[in-house]
This record gives sequence, C-alpha cells and structure tokens, in this order.
Amino acid sequence: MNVCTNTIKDIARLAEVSHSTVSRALRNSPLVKAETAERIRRIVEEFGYRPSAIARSLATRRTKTIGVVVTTIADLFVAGVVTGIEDVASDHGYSVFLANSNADPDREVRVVASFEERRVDGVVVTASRVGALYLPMLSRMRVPIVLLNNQHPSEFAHSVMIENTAASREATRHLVELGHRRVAYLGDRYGQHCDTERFGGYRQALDVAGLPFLPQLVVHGDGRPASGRQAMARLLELAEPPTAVFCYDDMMALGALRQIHACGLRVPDDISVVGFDDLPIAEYTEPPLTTVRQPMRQMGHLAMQTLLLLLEGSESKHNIKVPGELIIRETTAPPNDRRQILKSA
Amino acid sequence: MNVCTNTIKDIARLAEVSHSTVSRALRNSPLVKAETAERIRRIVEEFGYRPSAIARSLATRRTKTIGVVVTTIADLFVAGVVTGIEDVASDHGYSVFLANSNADPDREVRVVASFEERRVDGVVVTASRVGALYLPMLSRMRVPIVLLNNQHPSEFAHSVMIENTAASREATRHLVELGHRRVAYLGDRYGQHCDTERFGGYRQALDVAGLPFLPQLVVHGDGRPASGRQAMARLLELAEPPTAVFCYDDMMALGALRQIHACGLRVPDDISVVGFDDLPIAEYTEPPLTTVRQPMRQMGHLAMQTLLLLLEGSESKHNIKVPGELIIRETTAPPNDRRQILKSA
DNA sequence: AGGATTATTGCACGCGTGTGCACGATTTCT
DNA sequence: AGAAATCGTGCACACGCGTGCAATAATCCT
Repeated sequence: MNVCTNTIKDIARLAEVSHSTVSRALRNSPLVKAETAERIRRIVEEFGYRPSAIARSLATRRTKTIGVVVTTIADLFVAGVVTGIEDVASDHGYSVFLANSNADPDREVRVVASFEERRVDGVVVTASRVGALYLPMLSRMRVPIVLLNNQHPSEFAHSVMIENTAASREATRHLVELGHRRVAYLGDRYGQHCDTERFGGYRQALDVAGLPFLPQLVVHGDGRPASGRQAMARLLELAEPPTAVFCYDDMMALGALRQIHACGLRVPDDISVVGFDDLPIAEYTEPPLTTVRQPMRQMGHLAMQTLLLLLEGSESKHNIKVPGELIIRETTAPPNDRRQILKSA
Repeated sequence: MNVCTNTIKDIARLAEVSHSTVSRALRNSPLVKAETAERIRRIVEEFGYRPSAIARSLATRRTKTIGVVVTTIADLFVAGVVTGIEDVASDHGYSVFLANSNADPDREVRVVASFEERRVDGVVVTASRVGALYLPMLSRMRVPIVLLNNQHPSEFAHSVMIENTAASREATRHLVELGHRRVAYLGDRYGQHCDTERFGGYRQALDVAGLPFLPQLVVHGDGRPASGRQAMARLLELAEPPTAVFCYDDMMALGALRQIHACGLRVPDDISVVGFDDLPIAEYTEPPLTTVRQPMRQMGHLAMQTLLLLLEGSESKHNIKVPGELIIRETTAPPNDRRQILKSA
C-alpha cells in the first residue's frame, strides 16, 4: 500500500528488529527464528517493500544480470534465441540487458562499455558478424561469454552451434536424391564461418553423390531477402540455370522464391528451393518452404544453461553442437526432366 | 591492461589525488583543473578502469536503466519497436532490460517484481494483451510508463499508438474503391482495443461507401498465422464468400493467403487481401502484400523519447498518435465480376 | 600590500544491503 | 545446579561512487 521508497531499515523499525534480521529473513537464512521471519515477511508484504537489487549487487558483487548482444533483434532467428535465453535467465532470477550492435563498430564498443560498467555476470553473443577486435574487448572484462552461432569462432569463449555441415549435407542430399544434378548454393557473405560450414556440407553431399561441383552455381547475399532475390536473379540468368537451390537461410530463400515467381517460373515444378532456420513463417511461404530446422529457442536455453554452469564455477570448455532437422514441405520435388521420365515410366 | 576489478580509489592513488577528484574528472565536472582531469583520464584509459554503474546508481538514485516488457520478442512488429527503443535509449546512456511476459500472469508479476527491484527509471510496455491487474502493478512503482499500441488503454500511463481507425478506414476504402462489395474483416481476439479500433475503421469505410455491414464476414483469430488460416477457411466456406479481406495484421494475412492458395484460389484474381504492419516480409509474400505500414522503429523512438521527457520531469500527458500508410502491392485488385465488366466495356 | 574573491582539492558522509563477529538468551548435558 | 552447546539477534563495517562543505591555494581588486 505504501508508496514511499522503503528501505530495509524502515521494515526493521516496523518489525522492531535490526535491519540485519530483515535481510536474513528475506534471504531465508536459517539463522532467524521461524516466527520472526514470518512476521517480517508479513510486514514486507503489507508495505510492498522490494529490496534494492542495486544495493544488493554492490554488497554481494554479483548483479544477477547478463548481457545479450545481437546485431539486430529484428530477425526471427535471433528473436527466437533471445526468447530462449530469457526463459531460463528469468527462471533463475537473472535479468537480461539487450543490446543491438547493428554490426556497427562504434556501437559495439559502446555495448561492451555499458556491459562492463553495469557489471553483468555474463554475456551471450548471438549470431554476430562482428570483427576481430570485438571478442577480445568482451573477454577483457573477465566474465563468462557464450557465443551462439557466431561467425568468428574464438578461443575466448564457449559456444552453442548448429551442426551446420551435417545439416547442410542432408539438405543438399535431399535435393540430390530427388534427382537434381544442378544444385546451386545461395550463401551468406563470403568468408563467414557459418557460411563456410554450410557450403562445406553442400560440397560434401555433391561429392558423395558423385556430382561435379560447378562454381557458377555458387552465389552470395548478405542475409536479407533482397540480397537473396538478387543472387537468385544471377542464377536464373545462367545459360544453364540450376534446377534446385539450397539457401543459407529462410530469409534469403524468401527473396529467391520471389525472384523465381517474378520470372514466371514455378516452385517446385521448375525449380526446388531449400532454406535454413525454419522460421515461423517458413510454413506460410508459397508454397510452404522445405528447410532445416534450427531449434532456436532451445539453443537459447542451452546458451543460458551453459552460462549458468560457468557462473557456478565450471572450468571446462563448453562447445555444444545441436543437430538440425530437415523439414520437408512443398518447395522441393524432382526436377522437370526427371518428372518426365517418371511419368513415361 | 590491468585485469583486476579496479575501483575509483585505485585510480586516485595512481593519480595522487583523492577519489573525489577522480569522480569529478570522470563526470567532466568544471570543478577540476583541466590538466588534472586530463592526467586522470589518461590513467583511467591506461588501466582500462570502468566506473561501476551499480555504485553510481546507489549514490545517485538513478539507474539509467529502463524496462521493456513485451508479450514476446519473436514477433517482427515488437522486435522493430524494441529496436527503435534501444536506439534512442543507447544514445542517451540508458540500458534496457528486456522481459517477455508470454501473456502469462505468473511471468507478469515476476517481470514487475524484477523491474521494481532493479529500480528501473522507466518502463515501456509494447503491444501487451495483458489484463487489468497488470498496469496498476506497474504504476505502483512510481516510475513513468509508456504504452505502445497497448490493448488496454490506461489512465496510469502515457502512450504511443498507431492511428488504427483512420488507417483501417483507408485500407478498407482502397478495397471498396476497387469495386469490392463483400469485404471481410479478419480480426484479432475479440474485445482487444486495437482490434476494436481497426474494426471501427472498417465499419466507417463501409458506411461511407453505403455498403451494408454483413456480420458473417467478420471473423477473429489470435494474431498467429495459423489462426488467420482457420479464420479464412471459415470465410471461404460461406455460401457467398467475400471478394476481399482486410486482416488485422500481416501474420494473419499470411495465414489467410495460405488458406486461399490451398483452396486453389488465386490472389488477387479471386480474392484480394490487405494486411496491417508492413513487416519486412510483406514485400516477399506471394504475391507481395498490400498492407498498412506502421513505422515500427520510429514508434519505438517516440516511445523512448517520451520516456526521456518524463524522466526530465515533464508533467504533461503524452498521447501520441502516428499515422499509418497504405502500401499498395499486389494482393489487391478489382473483384472478378468487376473485371469482367471492365473487360467487356 | 592586504583583503576579497575565485579556483581546486580533500574530508566525510550517505546511498541500501549483506555478513563476520560478538553477545545474550535458551536449551542440553553431566 | 552449573557448565557447555546452541540459537537468535544486533553491531559495525564493507561494497564503490557522488557530493556538500570546509580547507587550501591561486588570483584579483583597490
């Protein structure tokens, strides 16, 4: 009921005990008599007193706070992961500071500075594209760091990663098994770690199937739909366009679909498309997108659980790999020529 | 270079001044001599000292921290808004605590409790569906609150809202002007404030055009694509289905599109669809979605700017309305019968 | 030159909580 | 009954920083 900024001392006065006793009662210390604790808790309840996490942090030297840095939260993959992180953080009494870096170096240093000043207990970096100077800055602050699908593997930190190579291999194999022989790879920015791994899986599947690798079937975008569309346009201008495209992620697959349709071609009749992520919208593209599911939320859970382990003093190196799962929907089918053969058979 | 947890006193010792002088130098107080301040700043730089925001907060009784509560961050509208909030928060030295409520009452009270304990300076509530007891809880903590597109208007708080009625009226008018006479409304949960407003705009446009209001053309979902699909299915089962649908938001429009296509109908040839939000994916649906643009990021900016005003002591009531903008893409066209007429003419 | 003013700096306390230690009260044991 | 052990509580200090006030040093004025 009361509205003033009560302190622990106000409660102590009301309960006619010392503030130490109130503090102990609220922390469920076995040192205080049960009935005293009960009386204190009633008063706390009645006056709506909330202990100051600020003062507590100063005294305990732990803030029960973590910093989460993302390039942008306006990305369904990132948002899914952050949801997972927040789930378990909240369950364990941690609050999360969210910071967008926008892949802007200036903002990166500001983010690190703010996390450092706020004395976060740990940090999760999600799907960062950021450069070499960034992680050392973060690691300088001597708190545990967990990287999630990071583009720059680092010795400073622990990590949660999707099984890029295996998942990509399976996705590509799916296309190959449908009969495709000209399978394109529509990648993210060249040189990014995840891109390299996914590309590797694509190559492996080609090799296993004994298909030749055709460099002209490899194009790159920047992760946004528009870039996927442009990259797809380049593929369609080829003298011999691919009959199937494996895309780095769903958003670029979205752009690819758009371009294919804009050219008057049909999916999957004329060309098959596979994405990566299984964003909530993948089920609602036209037609519904075949893609590799990343358990985004669960990956967030794992990242935060790892951080909790580290906060409890775990010394071991945590490098978790989670498997992707191929979700077959309706953007994939046998290629045109192959269907002809099947029909005539 | 140093790794220890330096305090202001360590710096003071190194600079051979008192900690007060260091404190003032770092806050750019005019009270310290320029060269002294310079020397101190060099030492601070050299040792990589970062003042503790915790201790500072305790002393100044301001945390330079705000709480942002969302039902879920895994929603492109919400994510856009949060991006905007974080933009200007960061520019003004504020850090943001992000909390997902998941529209779960238990989590709601936990969120409020954590914001309260952490002594956030202000709160932004985004697109909340939450109930009546929630806002009073928040307002109890006596910090400024800004609501963004909230479903429960409240006298406790300031707000930033989209011009729901006007925008919906224009969207519906667009359909009517194309010649549609059977225009459906695919709404969010019944009774939500935004839904009521958008429905109101729809009704107004009908009235202005002199079209009859047909209750059977009004259906409701829950904001998710799946619900949009189900609602659309109900419309298509009607003896006389609508020739156009105005959807509460893009995600349900996505579900509607899916159902229309699944029934073998074509957009916009057989039926027109309009969304609301202009999410980044709206440009990439099949066909690209006609929709009402909400300047999500800018709305986030406005919300945070309003909060800053309030934090500076503004006493006035802030209720900002921002206009929507109809973005005409390719899901809208004259109805079939009308096209026939136009052709024969 | 000497007092008045101003520019710098340091002292000491407060912000709200946690906790080691000491002390008194109560219980247990011989 | 007296000593020992246990229990419950309060005192006092620490956490790292900001700031009012006093003190000192530098500068100005007549």
